[in-house]
Amino acid sequence: MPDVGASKALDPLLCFAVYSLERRIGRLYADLLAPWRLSYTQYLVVEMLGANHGEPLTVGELGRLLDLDSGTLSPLVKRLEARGVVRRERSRDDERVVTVALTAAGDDLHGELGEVQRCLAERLPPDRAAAGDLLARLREANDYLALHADA
Amino acid sequence: MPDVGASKALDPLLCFAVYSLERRIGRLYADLLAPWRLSYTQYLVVEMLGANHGEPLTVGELGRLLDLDSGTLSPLVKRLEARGVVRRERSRDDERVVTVALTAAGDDLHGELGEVQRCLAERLPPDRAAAGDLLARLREANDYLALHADA
DNA sequence: TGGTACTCAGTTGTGCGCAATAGAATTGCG
DNA sequence: CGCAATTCTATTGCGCACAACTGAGTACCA
Repeated sequence: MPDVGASKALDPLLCFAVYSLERRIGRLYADLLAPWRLSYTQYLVVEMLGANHGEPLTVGELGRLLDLDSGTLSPLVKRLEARGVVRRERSRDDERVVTVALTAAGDDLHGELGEVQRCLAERLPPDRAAAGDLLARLREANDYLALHADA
Repeated sequence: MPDVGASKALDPLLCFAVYSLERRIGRLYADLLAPWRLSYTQYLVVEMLGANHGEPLTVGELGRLLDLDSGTLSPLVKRLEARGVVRRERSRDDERVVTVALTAAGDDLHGELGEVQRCLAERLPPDRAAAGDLLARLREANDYLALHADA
């Protein structure tokens, strides 16, 4: 007979575990990224642009890829532009759209950031099977919530 | 033969999955807690105090329980105090310590928050085995980082 | 063509998270 | 006792995250 009470009590613990782990990983990335004075979110944007082979992405595309809204991305991209990492340009096809691309300096930066991934691998648990499992479960939960929970 | 390259590439995806899921859960909680105008972190503090059976907790104890520092907790607790949810008091034994306890209104609030857990269970994936697995793996990762990674 | 609905980026306001720092209280040690 | 080191909370400053809103630009359609 399943213990429904204890089973439901699992959910808050699960949420708290995700919350706690996210902050631990955030502190880890903050540490790894400190030499480049990048936040984790800024790093994600640079990686996304770098992975796009020099092609620009629009603010909206970045938002969909990272699940972030313009309230977060707009000032973040502006700060990256102010540092010369990124170039912002209004699209000529559609004046509403702003395209974002790495500058030459931004491309160099992206190259250097390969270092970060290696350092990350040294600091995370080495059990690849467990990591694969965890990733699969996280994506399950994420996909479930994307479909069922929020707007 | 293990594919080491792809294996290392797993780590950034894992981190991003944790990051994404945390924000999804955050939005879910924000939705559930909106009727009480509580943030998730405020909710955690109220739950911790409620679970303590009327006994106060110090700011430091709350910080250790939730892995939060005073820079986050001090203003948060003050906001809860301003709303009459919580009472702050300097310990007479040790004037450095501030104890935090639920007021009568805070205790009522804590009672009402049982609702939140039920609503949460309705919105999260119903597969309890997967949830148990995920929780165990998250804790493994969390414990590993607590020992190896940060200060 | 005129107007209405929609899309896109940006702004504002609030709260969290954390590093760095400050300052008061306590402890411990000579 | 006197003083240095430590502990504990609070403050400051910065960036992220998001809701709510604005305003410009575009699409659609009668």
